Amino acid sequence: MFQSRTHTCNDLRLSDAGKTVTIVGWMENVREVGANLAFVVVRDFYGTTQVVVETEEMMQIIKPLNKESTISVTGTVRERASKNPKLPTGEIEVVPTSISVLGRCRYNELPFEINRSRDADETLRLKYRYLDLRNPAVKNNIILRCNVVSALRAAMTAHDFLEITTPILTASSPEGARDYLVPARKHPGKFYALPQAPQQFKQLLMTSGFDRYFQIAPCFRDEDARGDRSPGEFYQLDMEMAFATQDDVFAILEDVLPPIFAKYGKYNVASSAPFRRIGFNEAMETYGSDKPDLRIDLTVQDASAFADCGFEPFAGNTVKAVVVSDCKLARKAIDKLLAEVEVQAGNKAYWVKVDENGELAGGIAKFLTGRKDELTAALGLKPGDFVGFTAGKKAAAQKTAGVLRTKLGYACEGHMDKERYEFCWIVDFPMYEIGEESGELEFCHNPFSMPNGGLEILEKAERGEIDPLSITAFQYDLVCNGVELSSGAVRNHDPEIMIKAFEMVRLGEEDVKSKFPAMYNAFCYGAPPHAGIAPGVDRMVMLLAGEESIREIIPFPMNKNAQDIMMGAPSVVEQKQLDELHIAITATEETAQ
RNA sequence: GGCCCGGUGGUGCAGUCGGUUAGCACGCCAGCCUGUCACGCUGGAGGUCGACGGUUCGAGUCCGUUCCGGGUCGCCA
Repeated sequence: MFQSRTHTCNDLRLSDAGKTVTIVGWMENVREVGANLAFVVVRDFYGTTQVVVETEEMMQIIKPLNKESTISVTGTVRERASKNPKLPTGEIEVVPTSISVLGRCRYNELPFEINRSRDADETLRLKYRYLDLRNPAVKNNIILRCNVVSALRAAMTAHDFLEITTPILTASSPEGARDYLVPARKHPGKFYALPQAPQQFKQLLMTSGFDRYFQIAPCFRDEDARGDRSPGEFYQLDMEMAFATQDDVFAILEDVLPPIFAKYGKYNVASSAPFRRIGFNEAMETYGSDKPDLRIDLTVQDASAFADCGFEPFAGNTVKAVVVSDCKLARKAIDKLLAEVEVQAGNKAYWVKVDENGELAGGIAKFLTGRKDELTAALGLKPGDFVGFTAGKKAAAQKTAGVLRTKLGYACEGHMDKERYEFCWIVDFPMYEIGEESGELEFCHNPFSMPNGGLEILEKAERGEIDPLSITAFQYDLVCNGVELSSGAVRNHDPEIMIKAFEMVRLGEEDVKSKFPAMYNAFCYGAPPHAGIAPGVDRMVMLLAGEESIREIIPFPMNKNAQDIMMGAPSVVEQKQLDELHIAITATEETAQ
């Protein structure tokens, strides 16, 4: 057995001088400065402490060791002859009387240097994640995650929410993302599915009489990754409240989140309650997005009046404009920005500038100069303004303008205060939409959401008195700095309304019953009105850490292709295992194309 | 699946118009150095330039194919 430490590597100060101590940790660095003088930096979870080697005996122990070996050092704390004010322990050093090797690092060259692991190739980092995590800069994001999760638990518990775990092995759900399936050994040919979210379970808990539920819930979706979307699995702060309205849900998160963002965020300014509420249509109209970044003061304006200006891409289309005052962007930067917009939105953007004399210049100026006064009045243009245009069908023009707005906000000075967290609620989502493929009415989001207006509004639509597309749902998104943190809804707890809602999309009672049997049956035994939401924990931590990639805040992330390079998952399994499960492989990665 | 970017000693990068022995920083090894802390100095080892094919007297560089990685769109009720 090794001797337990008396202090961590972040404990010792000048006041400890003279004490006999034992510290343990990784040998981070050795600086040899003489025949019998070397400085050894020992690092543990808490910090680093310098050990000074002054004798031949100690030198002989240190000399053959590779960096990153773990050692135990017992010795005396001494005031340093030359102090280092940059380190918390910089005033002292430990003079060893004994050094023992706890775990030898067998390699003198590592896959990457620990303190520069963030620069290394990501595949390499993930393969050696345990080394990557030794880097304090990497490790600190995981610590942040722990603190945030802990704070969320404490806050939810303080609001009388009970943390209840729900099954990981459950039934495949017919809607939504692709499921991860798990073969059922005792039931050949049948499968469990990993939950995409505990959605139905939490609603069932409400019908059981649990008043306030939450869970830091693992969710599994077999969809392709993004920078802000981990493949496979992620965590949500899943919550649900019985006898609750949209306002009740908003009030909880408006109380829970701002203090946590203010305390743990990279920026310590967070909007306070109540958060701004923006209708879905208004968001699309004003920001060209249902997840607007409110740190940017730019808005999207309609310029469809200029569709007939003679510029071919405008003809017959909706035209949107984003005006930037005092735009200092050079021609080259404008071209680059517009090219990025095209890549991201899949749609071109155009521009003009207003010169110091108020004349239009550059870009598509020649098509608009004839109607300069009209344009100036319509968009409120001033000398020095930059105007970005997008055109297309209404939704495409809006969406492209939204991308343009965000890029301009980031690129142009003075239109964005990055150092803060701006929350908003997006409310009044449409209940239905016309499906792009089917051309028929479909659910826009969640079929479990309560339509605003209840049974009555659905019946009106059925009788043709109103356009079903005008029906909104009590469905809401929580958005922070342009990131969709969460979706939630007041649920449809009334079997009658549920059936009617399904009938609108050519489904009926039998479909509801077969697709969601437990929930439908439960609602037939007296269900409370209930509402909930599920903010993504990973995205929240990402915002707080100021990271661009979600993998930076997950302890052991998979790569873009949903592989765990370190553990070798997914992997082939033994034939015996397959036989037990009655599974035959019909294609492999090599044969399936 | 589409599009964009990338792949060069252990790590991160440079490599001009196709032309000598592929360069730099860090790391590694050896030697020197008694107060370093991004230690310093001297020397050294380490590369089939992702793979295959082509053009050429000559390819890291040009062309084609392919593999791998990242981003993005599709997808994510």
